[in-house]
This record gives sequence, C-alpha cells and structure tokens, in this order.
Amino acid sequence: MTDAPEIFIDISTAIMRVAGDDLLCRMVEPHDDSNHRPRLPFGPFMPNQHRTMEIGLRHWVREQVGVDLGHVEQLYTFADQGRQHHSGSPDTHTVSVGYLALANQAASGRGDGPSLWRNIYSFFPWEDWRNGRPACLDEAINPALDQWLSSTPEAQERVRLAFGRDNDQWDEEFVLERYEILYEAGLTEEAFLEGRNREPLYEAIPGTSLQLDHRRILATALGRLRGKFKYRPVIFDLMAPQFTLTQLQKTAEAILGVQLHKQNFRRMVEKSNFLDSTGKMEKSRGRPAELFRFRHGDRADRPLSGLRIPSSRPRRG
Amino acid sequence: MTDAPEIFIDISTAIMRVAGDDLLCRMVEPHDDSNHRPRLPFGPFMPNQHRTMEIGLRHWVREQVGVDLGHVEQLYTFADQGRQHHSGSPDTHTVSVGYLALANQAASGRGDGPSLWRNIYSFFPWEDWRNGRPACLDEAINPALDQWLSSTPEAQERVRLAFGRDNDQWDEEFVLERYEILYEAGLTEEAFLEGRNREPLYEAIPGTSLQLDHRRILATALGRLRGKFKYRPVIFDLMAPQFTLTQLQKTAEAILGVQLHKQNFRRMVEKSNFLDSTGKMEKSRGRPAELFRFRHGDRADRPLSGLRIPSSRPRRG
DNA sequence: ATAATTATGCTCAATTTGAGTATAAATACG
DNA sequence: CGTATTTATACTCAAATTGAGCATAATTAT
Repeated sequence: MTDAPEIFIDISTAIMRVAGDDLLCRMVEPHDDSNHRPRLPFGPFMPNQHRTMEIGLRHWVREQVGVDLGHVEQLYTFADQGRQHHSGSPDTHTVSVGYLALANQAASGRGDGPSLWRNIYSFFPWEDWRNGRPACLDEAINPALDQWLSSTPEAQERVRLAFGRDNDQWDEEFVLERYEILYEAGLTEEAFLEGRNREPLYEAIPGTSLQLDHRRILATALGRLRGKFKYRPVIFDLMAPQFTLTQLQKTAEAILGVQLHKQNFRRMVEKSNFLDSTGKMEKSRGRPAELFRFRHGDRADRPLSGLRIPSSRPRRG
Repeated sequence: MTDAPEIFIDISTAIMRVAGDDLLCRMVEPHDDSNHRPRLPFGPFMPNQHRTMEIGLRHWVREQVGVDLGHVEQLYTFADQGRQHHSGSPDTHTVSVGYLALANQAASGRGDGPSLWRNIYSFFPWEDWRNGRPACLDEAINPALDQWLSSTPEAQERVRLAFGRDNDQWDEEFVLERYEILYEAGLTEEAFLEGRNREPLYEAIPGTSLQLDHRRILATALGRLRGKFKYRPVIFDLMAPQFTLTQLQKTAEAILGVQLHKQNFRRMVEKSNFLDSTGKMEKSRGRPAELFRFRHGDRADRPLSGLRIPSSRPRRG
C-alpha cells in the first residue's frame, strides 16, 4: 500500500460586478508572452495563516486583484481528479473550493484594465438569451451534442433536461449542468487541455476557456447567482449606492440572461418594499429617472425574500 | 516560520428518511460504556482510494451504517478551526465536508434499531412548528438570547432576522443561521464541549448535541432540504415507490416543520403533473386513499420545478 | 416645433392562492 | 344494524398576483 497523497486546498473566487448591461467577472490575465489562458484569482488555503477559508480568499483576492468584496459565498468543493491538477504528481491531491463574491460598480481593483473584467457570457455564450435564443445553440452545440449522443445514448435524458430540448423548457439555473455536459462531450477546450482527452473529440464550441477548473467554478457561480437572487436580496450588492429602476432591471437581466417586462418589473420591485426613494433624479436621454437606494433590513416588509422575477418575455426580431 | 500543518478532509453525511410523520436522520450511536455523544457517519477523504468525495462518502456510509442512498448532494465545506478537531494537534488541520443524502422508507440499513434513526427535531426542537410555536422559543431561547444580546448588542440585527423577532417573520430555511447564533451565544453543548469555551455561559437550551461539528452539518442539511424541495422534486426520493397524497403532505410538513392546508396541497400537487395514479387504493381508517407514484421526467409538464408550497396555516388550540 | 426616447401610471383579463363548505367512502362501536 | 367518526376528495369563491399592453409624462435630439 502506497502512502496516502498529501492534500492541498485551492481557493478560487469568481468576483462579479455589473457595468452597464454587462455582468463582468474579474480575471487574472496571462502575461502576453505565456501561452496560459486567463484564470480566476486563487491560492492555497493555509490553515496556519488563515483561520477560515474566507479569510484565505480575501488574502488572495487582495494580493492578486485588490478588489473590495461585498457579499461572499462558498459555492462548492470539487475533489475529483484530473480536473484541477497543476501537476500530475501522484503524491499530492488538490481539492478546489470555489467562491462567489460580489463587488459593486465602484470597486474595480488594482491594475485595472478593461480586459481584466470580462463579460461572463464570453465564457458561456449559450447562456445569454437577452437577444433571443443564442445562435450557437443551433449552429454548434446541438449538432455536436447529437453526434456525441449517438455514441453515448445513456446521456440522452440529462441532455434533454439541461438544454431544454424538445419542449423549450430552458432553465436558466442549470448553468453548471450544461457546462459539465459540454465538458464530458469533449466540446470544451478544457476537456483536452486539462483533462484526460489529449485530442479534441469534436470541433470546440464558442466560449473562452480558462485555466484549471476555473470555468467550472464560474459556471457554478453564475448558476448560483441566478438562483439566489430570486429569493435573497443579493442583487443590491451589485448596485451602486443609488440607482434607477432601469439600472436595477438591467442588472437582473444581465444575471438571468433574459429580458424582463419593464412595467411589471417596476411594479414588483415597488411592492417588495426593498427600495427607499432618494429625492434625486438621474437624467440621461429621455425622461429623468428617480434614484433609489436599497432599504436595509429593519424597515422592509419582506427583508429576507428576493426579487420575484416574472417570466421572460419573448423577444421579437 | 513553522511547517504548514497537513490538511485532512472529513466527509460527514446527514442521511434523511421519513417514517410516518417524522423526518429522521441516521446516527451512529456511541457505545453505552463510552461518554461520547451520537454522531453522523463520517470518515476521511482518501484521494488514492476515492476518485471523488461522493465515492468516499458512499464508502463510509456502506461501512458504518449500510443504508442505500438516493439523492446525494454536497452541502458545505467547513474549515474554521476549533469546531471539528478530533485532537488539538497543531500540525494537522481537518476540514469538514458535509453531505445530505436521502433514503426512502424501505432503506433502513444494517444493525437497524429505532434509536439509530433519530427524529431531526430532537436536535432542533425550535424548528418544529407543526403544533404551533415551539414552547422552548419563549421559555428558554429568547430569554437567553436577550441576556446574550445585552453583552453583544452588535448581534441584534442578525438575531432579529434569524429568529423572526418583533414581526413574526420566521423563515423556515434559516436553520443554520439560528444554530450558529445559539452556538455563538454559548447556548449549545457543543460550544463548551468542542469549542473554545470550557464553561457553559448560560443554561443550555433543549436539543440533543452531537459530536464534532455534526449538528452544524445537520442544521445545514435541514435548511438546504427545506429550501431545495420547493424548487426541485427531491421529496420523491423520500417516498416509498407508491404513496397517498396524505403521505406526501405529511412528508412535506415534516420537512418544513409546518402544517399545510390539505385541499390546497392536493390541488397544487395535482396541477404540478408530478404524479401518475396507479389504480390502487390504500385503506386505513377512513375513506381509502388513492395510491400515486412519481412521474419521471419525460411526461411531466414542469419536470424541473419542485412543489410550490403554499403558506402555512396557523394552528388553533 | 416636432420626433425620438425614456420613465412612469394605469387597466384588464387570466391565473393563482387562501380559506373555506360539501360530499363520499371507509371503519368503529353501541 | 345503524350511527358516529374518520379520512379523502370535490367544489366554490373572493382576494391577490401575474402577464400583457395602452396611455401619458418629461426629457433630449434635430
């Protein structure tokens, strides 16, 4: 019997922020002269220096990107082999703990450049339905999945549910399930760069790949955010201290990847009692919009629920 | 600089099952002659033998309790010091990964005895509102919390939200938040048996304590189950292959710790299209009830949603 | 001045929800 | 046997919520 491998824990953080209509994620970009892909800020959990993993996370975030974090939440611990190993060394095993952190619009961090905050949908183009059904679904993904399914028929049902085939029941929260299927089908770059397969099985589909298992963590983060903000008021951690209802709606739409009905969104948000009106107005193009601020706990009627999001509105054109 | 402590990972599983009106959790009971408290099945994650943590979990569950598991889901990874250490050794650090597993009524496991499956509310008496507001809230918990708050006023808001004070907004999903507050306030046995405090700060409140951080994991499990079954059909993993609507409702009530309106529950469940009627009837006391079975994926209208639980009905008497 | 743009107010039918009443089909028990 | 009790199921009804849209207000652009 060989010695048990020593265990290391990596803490990786998906830091999300909103700018305009875009949901962004903070990346650490590779040096130009390297052939690495982008990655999330991450580092090892060091129990003698970090009393909790969240303290460790804040340490690595401060050191690598210097962004001020609002809401922080643990996502998932991935321990399966061959998805996040730095080296192939058999006497160590690295477990990866993913976190989601939200930053508001002010916080952009050190060494800030536009390319460091990347649109989340550049990694998951198939998740953005704000302009209708993404073209890559029918052009690239579904044909490739069909091909894969012909050799892997047992995955039929999983694929049907995750991708809402046959009955267009697309569930926007199934971000991770969809990414995992694409990975298993060998359709993501990670599958042959980090994983077992050395050769691409099929032509890779659109979407930037990341180092290690970071796109998997990012998929978990997006799915969690989409689910969570429906029942807890986390969206306000992404907003500036004051905002208009349209800005709030654009943020909700960026998270969900779907367009919402404006008047009904307004009605719901007003009834939820989450907002305090500042007297102020923001003027841009048309009629000026009132500026609101988030009303914290004690006075809100339903302080613990989130925004009850109405169903999506089909986009014409 | 000292050597970094070696990291070990413990995998602990809260296995839930329903019997009658009770939501049960499988415990490993201490030997009569020991002075240990009960614990969950758990064991170390061994990466050279377990390709994934879930494989490790199934290994320890098979070995220690022999229960067949249905749905299995990772809950949370706890890494803070002083809550789950076996020994106080400074050159190791143990991280605890908690899992939730569901077993149906058939599966009871090896060496089965009634005391091995313990009612979940024996650990959290304050979470069971099926017979009205639990007495221990007003008799023991709230007075003790008031006393604690007088020395820790900054916790006021957290306590108010978690325990629904002032405005009776009890959120049944906040199981972990409530347990953590009670722990921090020194009101649980674990706080002085496992933690920093060597002496109880106040008189401990009702509720059986567990070894290590297992009651914390159990609180996470109950909160997650309460949340999850509202939007995913996990409740059927707790049911026998065939069941009546009343049995389904009793299970929902056991999970939520709340009574539901019978006719409306029936209406909701019928409209959800989750059920197939077997022709059969179950007769017990009054009018015989029809037996149903869970209708899997392909024919259900809303295969991905859960039971939309109507609000609780105040209990009179 | 007029068009375009954005915000906000309001309506209305369809659906869902909360809370019952009414009835049906069995067992329990004198 | 007949009547109370128990449990299941059907149906009703008002209130609230939702989905969709029309109407109007207050700006900037040309």
